[in-house]
Parts: sequence; structure tokens; C-alpha cells
Amino acid sequence: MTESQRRAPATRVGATPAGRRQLRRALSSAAVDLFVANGYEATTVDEIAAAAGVGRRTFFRYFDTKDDVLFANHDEIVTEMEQAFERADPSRDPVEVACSTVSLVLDYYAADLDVSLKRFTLTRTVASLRDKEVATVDRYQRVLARYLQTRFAEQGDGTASLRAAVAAAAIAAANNHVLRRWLRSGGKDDIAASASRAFALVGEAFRPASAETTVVAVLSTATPLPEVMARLGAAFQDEDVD
Amino acid sequence: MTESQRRAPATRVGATPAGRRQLRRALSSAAVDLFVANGYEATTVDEIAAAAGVGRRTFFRYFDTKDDVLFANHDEIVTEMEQAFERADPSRDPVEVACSTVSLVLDYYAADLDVSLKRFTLTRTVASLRDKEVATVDRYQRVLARYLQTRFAEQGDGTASLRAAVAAAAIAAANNHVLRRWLRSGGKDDIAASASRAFALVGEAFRPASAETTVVAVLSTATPLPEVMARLGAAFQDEDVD
DNA sequence: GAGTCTAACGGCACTCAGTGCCACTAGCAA
DNA sequence: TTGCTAGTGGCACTGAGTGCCGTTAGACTC
Repeated sequence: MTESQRRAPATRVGATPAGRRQLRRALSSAAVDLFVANGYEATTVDEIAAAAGVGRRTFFRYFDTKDDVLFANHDEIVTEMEQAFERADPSRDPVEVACSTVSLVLDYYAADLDVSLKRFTLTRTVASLRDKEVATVDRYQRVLARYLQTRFAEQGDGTASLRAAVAAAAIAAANNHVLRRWLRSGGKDDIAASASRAFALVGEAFRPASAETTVVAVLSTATPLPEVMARLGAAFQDEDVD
Repeated sequence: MTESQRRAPATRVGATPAGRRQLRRALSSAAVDLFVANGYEATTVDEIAAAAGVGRRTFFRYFDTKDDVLFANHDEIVTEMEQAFERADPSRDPVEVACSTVSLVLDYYAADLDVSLKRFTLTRTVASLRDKEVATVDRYQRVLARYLQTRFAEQGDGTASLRAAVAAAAIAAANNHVLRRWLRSGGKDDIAASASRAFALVGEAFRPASAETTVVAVLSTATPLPEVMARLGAAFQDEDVD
């Protein structure tokens, strides 16, 4: 007897927030199992609701659409990302903050590997579900872009809006790439390592222009070596010169 | 009497490819007008079909879904992009090729400003249409990624897949940013200028490492100036040194 | 011009997602 | 006990999307 077949408590589960969360999870896992077993289109909302022991009408009180049930905790992720941006250290590099914040998504996927893998096969198979996933990714990509835009604008970047949109897209793409590779490996790869490698790539691509200025040092050959080192050290500020 | 209200030819329009195209356009423009006038959800497929002078069943022979009618020429754009990649000069910088190819989308939007503006207001207003548009963007972003991946792999890039995905996302984001700003201006901005500026930004971010190697020239102060110029010229190959 | 074949079309009926409405009832308060 | 509230289930309805089939325009043959 799988989890999806067990009967939910008789009535009024949703009276308490905890009960509501529980029924949401029950509906979600029942749906995923049915989708995998019988196919997405072939599964009706009636069947999902019945498997969770509730009426069809109740299903639509917990999820707006049939496909929403596959991305049950997406809203949760988005709000958590927004909160993370609010309490982020303003002195840190914005791109770096965005990268570490977006990896919240990876944590969520890793926390429920079983569902993540099933959802992965479904989104690869069913076109409409793939589109739905793309839409959800776009939603948190917008959150990234909004954060980056305000930060870039603070730094006096005239093209803050464009840079923010492009950087957000790059970060989201890197995140998705890591996520997909990890899921394809069945959750066996070292996701943290590949994530930091991927984010390093976008980090060096989008570091603000001031930080990637090429230093051209014009020095007389008569200059004593210590002074050369001092001048270079000043140019590179807190980076090591040796 | 608007275009959407005129009656289409009586029967068998779709027998010839030209007639099929014509009816597609008639359905599309009828739909856009009705969506703008009465709202997207409030407009039924029956009404669209009736406005174009055909039966409801025929509508679904021309478009798979109700929202497809808003992105009528999307498939055309995608295949045209694929063809452009096939005949692209292999010696050109892949990122540059991708940028100039993706601007095909801008051409299509500019070619039918009226519909583009109406679709823009609709995609901003109706959530499901925004999602649909995001899905279409993702589709050509995948085409970009596939092209960039093969090119990067040819160049011996070990992280070709990741770099391709990230660069494709950045290019698509830049393209969309330009497109949206242009539509927000009502089609008055200089779209070509802002496009080249936006693509310059992603170009410098994703130029392959070999092309952005810093040239460090170590030269004796005794070297005659003409020889200095010659050596620098060699180092920069076909770029100007002056 | 008459007969024939093909394929677009329209219409009908059906499934299913999603919604509004309402009656029912568990649980709480007075 | 008597209301009151809110979650629930059932019913009926709209509309998207699909399968099926009879009709007919148009092309092709003789």
C-alpha cells in the first residue's frame, strides 16, 4: 500500500495550518505517483483526489490547477528567496549573493530526492509540464533580476536594468544546468561542487566592470623593485601580488 | 468593420498552402482583436472562429490551443533560426553568431508592430499568456544553446555544455530586454542601436578565454619603435594597433 | 459535361479542467 | 442546547480540446 493510496482523515483536515500542509503533501505525492504510473494526461483530478481521500472540489481548494500539484512548494521557495535578499549583507558582491541565494532551489530539490526525480522524468516527457517548469523558473529569475537591478543601480550603473536581466538569466541557467545534471545522475553527483564551479563561471563573466579593469602599469626600468610592488599592490587593492 | 469581422471565403480555403497561411493570419488577427477588446478568458474559441468565418472545429485544425493563436509565427521563427545556424560562417565567434541570429526575433516583431504591441499588453496582463510566452522564448533559447554547445565543444571547451546554456540564457535575456523596452516605447526607440549595445555587453562577458587573453609585452627600452609596433601588431593579429 | 476521388470543413457528442453555488457538518463559543 | 464559522462534498455549468462522420468543393478522368 503506497502513500498515495492511504486514506486521508475523514473531514476538516484543513482547519489547522498543519493539517492543511499535510493534505497538500498527501495530494501532491498521490498525484506524482499516479502521473508516473499512468501518465499525466491519463490521470484525472478525480483520481488524485480519490487517492488522497478527498473530493475533487477540495483538490481545487489546495491547488489552482492540475499541474500546480507538481510544483507544490514553489511559492515557498520564492518567498524564502525574497527574504534571503532582504537580509543579505549589502557589502557583498550582488552577483555572489544572487548565486548563493538561488542555490536554495538546489537545497529544496535535494531535500526530497524521490519526488524530484519523478518530477524530472515527467517534465522531460510531457511538454505542458516542461512549459510549466520553465514558467516557475522564470518566476524566481525575476526575483533575482529585481534584486540585482536595485544593487547595480546603487553602484551607479547606467545599464543596471539590462545587466540585471542578463545576469539573472545566466545565474538561473547555471543553476538549472547543475540541477539537471545532478538529477540525471540520480542524485549521486556532488551537487555543491558543480554548483560552485558553475557559479564561478557566471561570477567572472558578470563581475562589475570596475573589478575587471585591466591594470596597465607603466613603470620606468629605473624604479626600485619594492616601489614597483607597492604600486602594483595599491592597484590591486586587497588582492595578493607576488 | 474591422478586419476580424470580415467573412473568410466560404469553403476549402486550406486546400492550397497560400490559402492556409491566409486563414491562419485571419484567425490570428481576429483573435488578437477580440482578446484586446473583451479580454482573453472572456473570449471563446467559438467567437474567434465565427469572427474569421469558419467553424470552431476548423480553428483547432489551424492551432493546437487557444493561446497558440497569439504566437502564430513562432515555429517559423525557430526553423528560420535553425537554418541561419546551419549556414553560419564557422570562423566567426559563436557568441556573435548567436547574437545576430537571435535578432531575427526582433525583425519579426518589428515587421508587425501592431500585433506585437497588442500581444505585449496581453502578455503583461494575463498570467497564462505570460507563461506561454516564456515557454516560447525557452524554445529558441534551446536552439541557441544547442548551437553554442557544438561550437564550444569544437573549440575544445571542457565545460561547453554549461557555458552554452549560460550564454544562451544571457543572449535570450538581452534580446528580450531590448524587445520589451522597444515595445514599451511603442516601437519608437532605435531598436538596432539598443540591440547592438546589449549584445556587446553579453559578448564581452562570454568571449572565449583564448580571445580575451591579456597580452603582456616585455620589451627592452632599447627596442626601436617600429619593431615595437610590429611585435604588438603580431600579438593582436588583425586588430588595429595605433 | 458526367462521374469519381480526395481532403477540407462543419457539426455533433464526448471527456475533463476549472468554477460558482449550496447544503452539510465538525468544532467552537455563548 | 443553540447558534456561528469554516472546511468539505456534491451538483451543475462553462469552455477547451478531441474523435467521428456526413457533406461538399474542387481536381482529375473519360
